Amino acid sequence: MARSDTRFREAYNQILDYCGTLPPSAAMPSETRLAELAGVSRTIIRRCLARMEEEELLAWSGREKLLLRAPRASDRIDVQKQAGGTGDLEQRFLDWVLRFDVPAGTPLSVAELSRNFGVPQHELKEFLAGLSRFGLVSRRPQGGWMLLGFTRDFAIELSDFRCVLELNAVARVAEAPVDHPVWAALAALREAHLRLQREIETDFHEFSKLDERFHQAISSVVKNRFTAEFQKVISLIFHYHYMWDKTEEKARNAAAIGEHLAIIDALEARDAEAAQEAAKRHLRTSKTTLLSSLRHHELA
Amino acid sequence: MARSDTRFREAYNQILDYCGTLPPSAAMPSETRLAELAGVSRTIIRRCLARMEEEELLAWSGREKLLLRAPRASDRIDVQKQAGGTGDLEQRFLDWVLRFDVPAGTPLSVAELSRNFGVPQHELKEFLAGLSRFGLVSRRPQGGWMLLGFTRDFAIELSDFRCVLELNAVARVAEAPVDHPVWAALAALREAHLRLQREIETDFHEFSKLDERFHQAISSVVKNRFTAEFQKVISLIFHYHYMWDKTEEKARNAAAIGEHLAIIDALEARDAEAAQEAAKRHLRTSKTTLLSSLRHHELA
DNA sequence: TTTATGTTTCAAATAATAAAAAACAGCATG
DNA sequence: CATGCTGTTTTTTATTATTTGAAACATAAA
Repeated sequence: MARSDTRFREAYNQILDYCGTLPPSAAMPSETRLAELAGVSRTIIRRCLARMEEEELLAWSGREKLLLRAPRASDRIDVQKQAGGTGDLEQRFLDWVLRFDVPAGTPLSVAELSRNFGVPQHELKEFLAGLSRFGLVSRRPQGGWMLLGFTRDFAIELSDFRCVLELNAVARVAEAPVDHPVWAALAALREAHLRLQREIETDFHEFSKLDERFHQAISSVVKNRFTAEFQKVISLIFHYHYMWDKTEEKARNAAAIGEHLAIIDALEARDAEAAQEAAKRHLRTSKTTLLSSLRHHELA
Repeated sequence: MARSDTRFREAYNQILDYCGTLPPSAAMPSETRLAELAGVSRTIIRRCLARMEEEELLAWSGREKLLLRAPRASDRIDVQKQAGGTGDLEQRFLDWVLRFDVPAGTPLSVAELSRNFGVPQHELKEFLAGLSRFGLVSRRPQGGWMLLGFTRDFAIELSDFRCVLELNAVARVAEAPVDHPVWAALAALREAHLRLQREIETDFHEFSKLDERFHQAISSVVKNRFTAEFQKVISLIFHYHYMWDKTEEKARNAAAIGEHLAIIDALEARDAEAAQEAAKRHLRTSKTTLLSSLRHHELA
């Protein structure tokens, strides 16, 4: 069979709700009007009206549409929207890859993923096609897909690319006008960093979240559709790896806090040169951390 | 009906070719072995063998597979691979968009594109899903797709992003070792530029190709899967716009040749600083050209 | 002349299906 | 008895067919 009639069901209930607001035995507006109200095509509206006539809610003849009685709750048709949700598929997919440390070269079965994520197959295919643009997956010659990341090369290229994007972002921040919201964000981040620095002995694992917030704030200054997509993926990957590599986590995080503060200092002093240097230092550290976390995983 | 049996047909011919190399009435290798040879699953091999038996090419019983006679050309089955080719869909699609100046906001019908490009619908869907990652198209709320580029914002963001990537590439070139192939390429490009500079009065429209070659050479130094994808799209777009904006084309191209030569000079002198400056100047010019070409198109 | 409805056409979403791949199990042969 | 091969079954993927929904067109009422 064919596509689901969810659209019809939702529209029907919506129309019923609208009828509830009308006085009894009122004339209903035109099909075009109703279609606009429900944000749906006239075809659907006509199906709704037909059903209302069947249910004896409506006397319909030509352009005479008289409401016979107020709709009851029992008149509604239930629309079971399938769980899982197709919205944050990207998040969930990367989460799965990173959390279970799915190795590079793993064949990805669309059918299996479709079951696990509760998403129709064709959506998964489109999704994978999108990821292949980022070089995360690729089509196999004998059909199907295969996971490419996380090799060492991948991590290096990802870090380098991130570096290019972020150094640019830092440069943009340095030349942002005083009333730009980024300055407020940076001031707040400075406080948060200082607070965490004081409590580093106990709360050091809080850093991962702070790191994400920090880089997010810097990147948000660059309004660019091309970078935006990448930032999502990049931040997710670094976020996870920060959380997992437990070797000397406390010392690492303490050092990173210092590096962040150095960047903020330089930016607030509008010293673009110093900010670049500080950012470079921090990104170099990040890259090393990412690579070493990969090594540990490989040994495990 | 279902998928094409191209895979079977190609494998069959391949097996026939292989049989040609065997002595007459030889025993054929195991199914697994043949499957490896043809790069195909055992299921296909068994279909091939079954057909060969039907054609009285083979006496097949259990694991006894005796070749009865050498295969002739007439035994092959022809495999008509549909024209059009799904390979350079990206090239053809962008070509279409740019050549016919398809305006931003145009609804894209998968069915129609599928017919025009001679590519199955589902492939087009995957393709569009990939492009949406670059912000070139997006899904419409009521279903279907819509073209986003070419607005002014798009051109600005594209130029800025290109600038970030290329400045990085220039920096990488400046620190490349002396035996890196890029130096030979640059030397050749210098000659080509000088030659065109001499013949600028007549051959100025040759510049577009040269420009593409130049940026390609610079970018190729950065080995990064993330940038590689973008470069393809970016270069195509700039390439076309260069070709179309006919206003003062000769003067513009002459100036660009000078800018290119300045970049090559600075690079060959290993002066990273000067190279950055020269590149910045050139990219600024490019951006202006792209924007003005858009304005002209809008007026037209 | 405008606006609404009746009718038709076309495209997009999704189920169904044939083809291919992979997994499984039993058997023969050294 | 263990290895490798074939017969069979199960999954999975690529592709078509079908159905719902959107939109274009035509016609009639106000």
